[in-house]
Amino acid sequence: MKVSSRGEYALRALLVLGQSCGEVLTIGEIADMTLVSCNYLEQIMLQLKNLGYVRSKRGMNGGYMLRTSPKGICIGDVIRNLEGPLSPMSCASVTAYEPCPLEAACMLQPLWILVRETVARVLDETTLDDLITGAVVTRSGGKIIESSHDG
Amino acid sequence: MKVSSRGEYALRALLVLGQSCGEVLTIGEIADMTLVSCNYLEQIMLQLKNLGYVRSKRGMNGGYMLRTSPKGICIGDVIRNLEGPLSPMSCASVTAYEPCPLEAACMLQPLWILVRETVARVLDETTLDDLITGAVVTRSGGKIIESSHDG
DNA sequence: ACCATCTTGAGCATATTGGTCGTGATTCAT
DNA sequence: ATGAATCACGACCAATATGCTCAAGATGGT
Repeated sequence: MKVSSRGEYALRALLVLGQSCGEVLTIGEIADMTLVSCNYLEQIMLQLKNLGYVRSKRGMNGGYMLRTSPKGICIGDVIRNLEGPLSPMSCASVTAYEPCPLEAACMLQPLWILVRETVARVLDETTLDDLITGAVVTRSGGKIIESSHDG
Repeated sequence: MKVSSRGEYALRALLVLGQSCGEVLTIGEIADMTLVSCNYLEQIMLQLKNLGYVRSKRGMNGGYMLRTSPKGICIGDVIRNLEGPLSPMSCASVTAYEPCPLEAACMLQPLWILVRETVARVLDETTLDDLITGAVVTRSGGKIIESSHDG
């Protein structure tokens, strides 16, 4: 149930851009702030550009800036675009559905659908702006603690 | 955010054992019912045995059986044992916490904690018996449909 | 012209995934 | 006792994904 480093790095980059409200940041500056290698970050920024999240400006005084307001950037979409479907199993995916060979006899599909629904609900209700303003509220209040159980 | 085939296969095996209430099933029978290759399934069954979910009996008329009742098998635990922490990022993991280099400045941790909390809630509240009896209830009623958004 | 900067594609080491296969070790039926 | 059935265990392997590095090109400002 992991998010890859690429997805994490992309979100970090979007966050620093979102916090710099419209300012242009170079790869080097973003790399410093996100603690991601410049070379690797280049790839990620390119992808974010192609996905329409950022604009770039070449040449002197160039760099990257957010294309839209942080309120308009849905975290669920960012993760889908960078990491693929949210569904833990393709038999429960909206965007990449594939039938499972067990078909009707499969007792797991409802579980995977439920997981996908709940994850999607959380991530789709969160915008970049929510992350910046700290509007993400956990049940534990941000502590890493098993409420009764956990992982 | 994937579950690997190994985890899916393990759950399938537990399901067929759970449905055979105490009967001993050979690897071959389980393989047939789960559509998993016999050789690969061996590895998985061995792991399930070492984890305490199943018992095995060698020799003629041997095979596998569930060690405990399906009601006592928590899906969250099964997945943790087979796939590692539920948390999408180690900075939010209860069972395998590792600090992120951004530390306090990281605006993503609350999100990852929230995701982990919600996934853990779903998986820890579900038992093998729930899967067998069809007690898993999705908001969409089992349809793969974007409620407003999804993945 | 020149330099800062993004752009692009190649390449690469490592880990993970998803297996196969062969050889034992047990146990039961006969 | 013997042999067949069955699990146990470890070696091995191919394909893919991950997480990068690097070099060379394109572009724009001064």
